[in-house]
Amino acid sequence: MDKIKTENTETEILIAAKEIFQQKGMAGARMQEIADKAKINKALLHYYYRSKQLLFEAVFKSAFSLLAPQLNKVLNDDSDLFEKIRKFTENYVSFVIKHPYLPNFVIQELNKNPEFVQKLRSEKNFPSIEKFKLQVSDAINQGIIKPIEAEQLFINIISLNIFPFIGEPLLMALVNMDKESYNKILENRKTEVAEFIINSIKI
Amino acid sequence: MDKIKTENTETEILIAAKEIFQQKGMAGARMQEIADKAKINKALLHYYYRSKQLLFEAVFKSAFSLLAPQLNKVLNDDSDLFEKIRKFTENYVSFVIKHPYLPNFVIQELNKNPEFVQKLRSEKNFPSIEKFKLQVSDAINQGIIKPIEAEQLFINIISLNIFPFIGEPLLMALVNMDKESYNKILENRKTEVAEFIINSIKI
DNA sequence: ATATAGTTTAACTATTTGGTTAACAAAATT
DNA sequence: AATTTTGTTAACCAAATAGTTAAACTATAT
Repeated sequence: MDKIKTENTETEILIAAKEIFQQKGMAGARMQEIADKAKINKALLHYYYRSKQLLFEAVFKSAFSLLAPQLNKVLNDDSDLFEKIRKFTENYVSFVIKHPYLPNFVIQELNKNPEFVQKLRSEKNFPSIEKFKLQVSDAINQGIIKPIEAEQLFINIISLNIFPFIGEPLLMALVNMDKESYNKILENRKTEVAEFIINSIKI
Repeated sequence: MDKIKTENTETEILIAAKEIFQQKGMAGARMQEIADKAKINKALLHYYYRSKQLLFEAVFKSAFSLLAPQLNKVLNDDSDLFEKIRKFTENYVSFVIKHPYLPNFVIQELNKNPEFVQKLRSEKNFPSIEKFKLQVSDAINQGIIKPIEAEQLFINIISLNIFPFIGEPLLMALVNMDKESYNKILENRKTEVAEFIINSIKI
């Protein structure tokens, strides 16, 4: 079957490219290495994706389309503010275990190529903070939480959840732990981080 | 004067290499570009630093030796716990303005090369968390702060301070702000972050 | 069976890139 | 002043790398 075969190869390439690009970045990745990992001839990469740049963009968009729903769990979910902070924090660890290099990859490539943001912004499902802002100001008005800018709270939530993974090699060294102990720390954060945040803002 | 001329060239190379490596990473940097920026012949790079790898290591160590004292402001400073959280948070923003690419560079290259940590650990001035751990358990025993693992608190402090810079392109897009507004947010964090942390842990 | 359209590969090309060499220039040493 | 040492450059080299081509192969439709 033509269709299936094509889709398989195309998907195999994307899977292989994801792994290589996410571990080594655009500059560090080699087309040959991607071809090897996908077990195909290098020319096929170009047959399906034309160039390294286009293959990279396919990988990048695919990566972001996995990350966006995670972020939307904080920004565009109907549940109660405290509840969603708890849920997001718990979920995020599992998400990163499934896609260890993904958040770092997205952030890193955005740093090297900030104009890339434009391409993402225009796409559907790009997270919007508006709903979250309303929810925060509601909670403040109702006297549930102390006054805080929604943006600051959002940045805090994201920072506390994402950075421990991105900074893992550095943090592991600083707290003087091996991988195993550090993983326990991360595991504890599933609940610790949410309580840390809620403690800070609740009245 | 031989000595002065040599030191100038060597320093010029290091300055140029810092800029290029920190913006483009090890894989993305080009020796020719470094030479151009330092306004010298490419062969001189090899004359002074032998190889790209060694030049990179010189830059990396130099970068880390700037970052380490910052981290030590949290870990090995004599002042009161709340006081040092406030001071660190305020200082850190100024530090990053002076060295915008530095923290991201260090973290990024550690991620691509985790065994690099060993090289740093053995060096003098590598921050140690021991003193901070004592300080935290003292504060807990004295009923000043709620029980919390020192490692978790440390990770929180670092995350809240470093991530908003590393994730800047992503966060800017998510909170839907331009550079100017986002800078104001960062400026506010000089005090906001410390209060956020202290609010969470104080009794 | 055979033409057709899509898929895959081996071999090749052009360019980039880290690194070297040999000659030259400038200081330092004698 | 002559010689040695150090600093600098232009030209070069070999390996790596993204991308191309043309031919072979495969499956399907006619």
